[in-house]
Amino acid sequence: MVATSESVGTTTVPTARMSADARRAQLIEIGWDLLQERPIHELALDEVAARAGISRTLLFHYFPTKADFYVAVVSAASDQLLRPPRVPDDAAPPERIRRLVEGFVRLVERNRGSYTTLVRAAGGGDQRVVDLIARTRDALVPRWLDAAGNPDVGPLAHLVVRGWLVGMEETVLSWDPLLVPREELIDHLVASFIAELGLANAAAR
Amino acid sequence: MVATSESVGTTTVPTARMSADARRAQLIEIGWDLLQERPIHELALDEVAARAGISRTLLFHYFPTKADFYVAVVSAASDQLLRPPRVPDDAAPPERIRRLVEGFVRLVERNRGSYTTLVRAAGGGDQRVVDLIARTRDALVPRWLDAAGNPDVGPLAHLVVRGWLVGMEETVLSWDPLLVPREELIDHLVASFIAELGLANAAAR
DNA sequence: ACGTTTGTTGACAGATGCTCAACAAGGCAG
DNA sequence: CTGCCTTGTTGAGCATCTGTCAACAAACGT
Repeated sequence: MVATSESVGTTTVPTARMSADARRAQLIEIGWDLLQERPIHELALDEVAARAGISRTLLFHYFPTKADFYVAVVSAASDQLLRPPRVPDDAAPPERIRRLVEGFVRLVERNRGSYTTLVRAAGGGDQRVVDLIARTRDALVPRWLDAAGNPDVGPLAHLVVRGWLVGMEETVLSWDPLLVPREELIDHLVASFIAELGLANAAAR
Repeated sequence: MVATSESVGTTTVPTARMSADARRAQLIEIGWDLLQERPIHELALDEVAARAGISRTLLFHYFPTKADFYVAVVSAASDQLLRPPRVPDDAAPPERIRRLVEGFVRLVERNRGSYTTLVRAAGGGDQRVVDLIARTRDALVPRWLDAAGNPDVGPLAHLVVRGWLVGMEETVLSWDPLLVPREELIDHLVASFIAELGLANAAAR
């Protein structure tokens, strides 16, 4: 059976010869779409191949192993989603923190599904994915410290900010706008971060 | 080949007829041991059966599906590990909070491996496991609020405490005792919780 | 001693990750 | 235009693992 143009699932795919880069990109996008519906261990590569209109063999040609494919997909999504927030201008520290908080809340509001998919991936999947998320979080810490007008401040502050970021993530992800007004949430997060950092610095004497 | 007494791996297993309960308990314990070495999708039920000295079929007799087995294992571990901390006595709120924090730090110190296994399970695995961990966390919130002398206080406080708990978990798990003294960590966590709760209550007017 | 319950197993079916050797489409030299 | 050569692409097959089925055998009651 000669491969013809076929519309499978969401994506309409002319099954013709494609450049390697285009194929990779297409497969990664399909993978990302499917990963938002179900976790990786419930996703058969058969289905990815079918949606792309290619054979499973070709998928293995681009990604030697299922784990490799998984890492590539999560990595691409992470690049796009956790793109470092541009620390805005040179306003006063409280305002800069507020901007960061607002940025994150907006991010979650717009991509709640994608974001939860990503953090879910952080837990269960490949070790490389765990490391990826861990590195991303580590990279975030100095950015927030900087926005607070606090260049490096010792190990406790690092530790504490890291924990606070994870806590904020959890808070925003389980936030129900019907129960807590958006503004109230943001106000609290800003005040919380400043208080937390104040405590950490006081403890460091 | 008649099943005889055989010592496989860690557990010495007389492969004889066992009571259903004993078998279940044995299999769950073996599963937990193995889960601490590698994530669920890298664990073949063959190996569990082999360690128990039984056939894979028998395992399926007790747990209809691999996911069921997984849930049973994680659930048992969770019961044992996340056993609700006994809120000690009727000391003043700050002291009670301190006790809770110390309890958690001690828990992580003694079972770091097990605990990370558990939270890793919270992310990647079965939906039932995710729900289990979520419920456990939810159940923790009122306990901490209570210890702080704050009976219910509205949605924001709940949300904030939930996020704070997750943040604390992250903080303690990535804590390096060589960089931050134990006492300093605990002092900060106690002060942080109190400050956080104060902010949330102030916001609720 | 016989039968019923139930712990236990080997053999098989279906799905899925992964390999291998070969085909075919496009570009480039002669 | 012809023929080669790179490379995107595939079908068939292998190994592993989950889950099923029918039957065996050890305890226990009658």
